[in-house]
Amino acid sequence: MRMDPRFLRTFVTVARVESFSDAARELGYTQSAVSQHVAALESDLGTALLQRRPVAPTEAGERLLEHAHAILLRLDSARADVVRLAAGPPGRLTLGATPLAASLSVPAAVAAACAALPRLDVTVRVADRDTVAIGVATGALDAGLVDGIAAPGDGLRLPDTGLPVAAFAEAPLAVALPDGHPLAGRAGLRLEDLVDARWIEAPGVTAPLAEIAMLARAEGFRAALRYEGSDVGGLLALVAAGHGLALLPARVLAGAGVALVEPRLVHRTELLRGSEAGAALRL
Amino acid sequence: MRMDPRFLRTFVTVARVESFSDAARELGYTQSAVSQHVAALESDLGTALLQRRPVAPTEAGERLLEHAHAILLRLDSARADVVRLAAGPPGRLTLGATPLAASLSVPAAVAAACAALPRLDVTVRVADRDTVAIGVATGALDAGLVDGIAAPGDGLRLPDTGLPVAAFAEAPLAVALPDGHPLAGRAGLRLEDLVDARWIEAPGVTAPLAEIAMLARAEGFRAALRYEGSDVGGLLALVAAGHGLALLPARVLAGAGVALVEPRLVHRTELLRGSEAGAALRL
DNA sequence: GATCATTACGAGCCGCGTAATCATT
DNA sequence: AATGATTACGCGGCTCGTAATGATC
Repeated sequence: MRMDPRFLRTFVTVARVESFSDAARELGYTQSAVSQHVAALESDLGTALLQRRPVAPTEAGERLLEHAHAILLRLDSARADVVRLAAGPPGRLTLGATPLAASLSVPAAVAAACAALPRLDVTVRVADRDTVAIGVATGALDAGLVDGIAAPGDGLRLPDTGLPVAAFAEAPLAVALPDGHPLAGRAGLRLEDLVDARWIEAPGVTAPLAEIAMLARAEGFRAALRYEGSDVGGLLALVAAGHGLALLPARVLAGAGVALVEPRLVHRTELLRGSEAGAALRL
Repeated sequence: MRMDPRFLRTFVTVARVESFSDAARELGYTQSAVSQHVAALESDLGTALLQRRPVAPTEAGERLLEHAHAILLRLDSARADVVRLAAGPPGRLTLGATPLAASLSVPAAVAAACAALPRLDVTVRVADRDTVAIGVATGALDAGLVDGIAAPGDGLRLPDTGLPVAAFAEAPLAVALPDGHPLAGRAGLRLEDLVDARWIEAPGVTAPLAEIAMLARAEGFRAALRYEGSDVGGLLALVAAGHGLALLPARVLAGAGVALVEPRLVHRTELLRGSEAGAALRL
């Protein structure tokens, strides 16, 4: 046997929807076919991958799931990459961007693109980081601008698609504080002085606290509040109202925040180029 | 069509050996089958992937090659990962190691393993970094100890196999200098002071100069001599004879080298755990 | 007993080999 | 001419759907 990607796709779907029947409907197969796909994988690998009733991955299944996701993504990425190269530059440019990248970097990037290719029809689509990366990889987007927090010179942790990281910008970070906060007005802050502070978890805008904690090699960051929006304004309003702090690029705080001096972390923006048209973008 | 992994494997092989006939022999197919595999991929993707006579990848083919290598590796890795989990702990432990890891870390690691599992039959196999990583991923090795140069806290750049990096050690680096070198005896050195020095390129022992230059964000490192051995002794002899410098973990220089203070780079050792038996290893 | 997964089995497609054809050196 | 890639074509195996069986709530 050979771990046919179709079987892997079926397996992943079954694990996601936790039902053979629903997976069959979603994929346009019969229950029987789905059952045979899973059985083929299990007999090939010599292990049970799923428990039935309720449907749940076994330990081996969990392992395979991770690999299967990566494999299927890379397979889609390969197809998109090659057909894009063959198709040549498209007339329209669909650009994906994370929210902060959209407000900080997209305007300049689009201006550069329009200057380089005057007759270019541009669409900007905002989504979270992985969605943008996957979109660029699979061809739904021609390019992507994603941002995140990283050590200076380090790349962002993105799903492995083999995409070239073509350009990037690094900018200083600052802590957003409410007016009258005891630390406001300081010249610079160290993150460790703020482990016991109230933070706002806003994964749609800035990096999750767990990721920041890992980068800072610190522990104990607690979220006082979770903000699921993806706009900076809403988050800043919560900070101003004293509900907690947030770590953001200094630029969006317009001088109102206090610079982060330790650990050395930066706000990093990366350009993921899918099609050649993405080359017209500059940061 | 569906980019069958068998087709990808055939395509990769054809590109490598630059011949349909030879690839057919190697894979146990007929020429015809190989031709059909490539034709299937090309018709599926709508592009030529190979030029014939001489056989060479097109631009699109080059792209697909990169993806295909990653996909096939991950596929093997997935299979090995799952069957290993199902097989349970093996009686023998085959450990792969890069040369420096073998001399610096393997003894202690094996001692720990033997202490934990008294009746363990251990084999150590030395190879370069990618070979070890691929060996662990595909199940040829139960665990691997690989070393390299990185910024503190950064992981090594390894092929993407989804393997967990289970443990690691970081140790200071030093520059190996011949006796009587003008800089010998200094307390510490900065790499930029040495860009114009004569370096020894020894990819089998330490990181290639190009990688070091990238990490240091410097340019102009020139290799005065290329050493293709994989033993430290030979390299040190060349350094002592004044043929050039080398960047090595301070420990192997036994105090004879001069510590590297800028940029902040460390010698990093990572443990790649394949089977559960690898868990017995400690650094 | 209803829902859901598995097994049995037949139909159709697809990939492989044989062999003939075409192309290049 | 000889080597090497492609095309023609038929066999065999694989995968899917239908339908019956089995299991679980």
